[in-house]
Amino acid sequence: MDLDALPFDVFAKDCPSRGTLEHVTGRWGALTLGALHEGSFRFNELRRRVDGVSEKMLSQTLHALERDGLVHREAQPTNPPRVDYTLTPLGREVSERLLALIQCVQGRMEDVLGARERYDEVRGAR
Amino acid sequence: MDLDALPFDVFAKDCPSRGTLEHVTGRWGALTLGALHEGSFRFNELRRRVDGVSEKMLSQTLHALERDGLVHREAQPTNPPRVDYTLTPLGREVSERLLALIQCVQGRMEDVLGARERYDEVRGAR
DNA sequence: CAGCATCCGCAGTGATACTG
DNA sequence: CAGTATCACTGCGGATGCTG
Repeated sequence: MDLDALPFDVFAKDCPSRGTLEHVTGRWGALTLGALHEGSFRFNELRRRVDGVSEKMLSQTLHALERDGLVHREAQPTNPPRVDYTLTPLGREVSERLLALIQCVQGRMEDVLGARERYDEVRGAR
Repeated sequence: MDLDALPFDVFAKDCPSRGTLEHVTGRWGALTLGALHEGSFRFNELRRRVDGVSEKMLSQTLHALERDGLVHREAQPTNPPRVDYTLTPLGREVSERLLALIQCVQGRMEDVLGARERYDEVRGAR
């Protein structure tokens, strides 16, 4: 497949797809999409699932993904408030590819760790 | 597939797979792996292909990917020096999934841009 | 050509406090 | 619960200069 034939080329520095790709692959974006692939979550459920994310970063990440049309936000005007986040159809398409990547990396961590040891051994450690 | 059954869980904040995932999906890591998927490149060829990357960041990115066993570095002691970068078999596995993701995002940019417009319209722009 | 060393500004990030 | 607001800090990443 010829990438250059597409209307958007991520390799060009001013292409808007770079921004979206960064939202998707960013540290918190990737984990958030990965979590939401398993179903619907509330804000604090997500916060617990994505271990280590701060309130602010999760909020920020969700806004970016919602704006890009990957995440759907459903707020119920109850008290206490309840907000559920789910993937949109587009988000599901993206997250499926993303999850394939994440699982590939996870599954090959043994090899990666082995490569690191060999690398660090040749060059005088660190 | 049950992620919790794997020895490495990227959702846990101290899992080493998070680091590798960030090397792979980071701004420059993703584009570098994407470029190398098309074949072998020399340093400055890569620099031109990955539009906007600085010398320092490319160098740093390549080192991280090499250490993780995803990229192979072949230096020839000629003058002028010639160094070729290629994907390792492991790197090719990862980059294939990564490229599927990149192409998915690229191909759906129209939808993303549309979603943004709708989002910005409802909320008083910016 | 293929890099490493150094400096440095500022945006991204996290901790904390506060609101509806 | 579901966020927003504020602030201090770090380290990403660009610019520059130099080496083999």
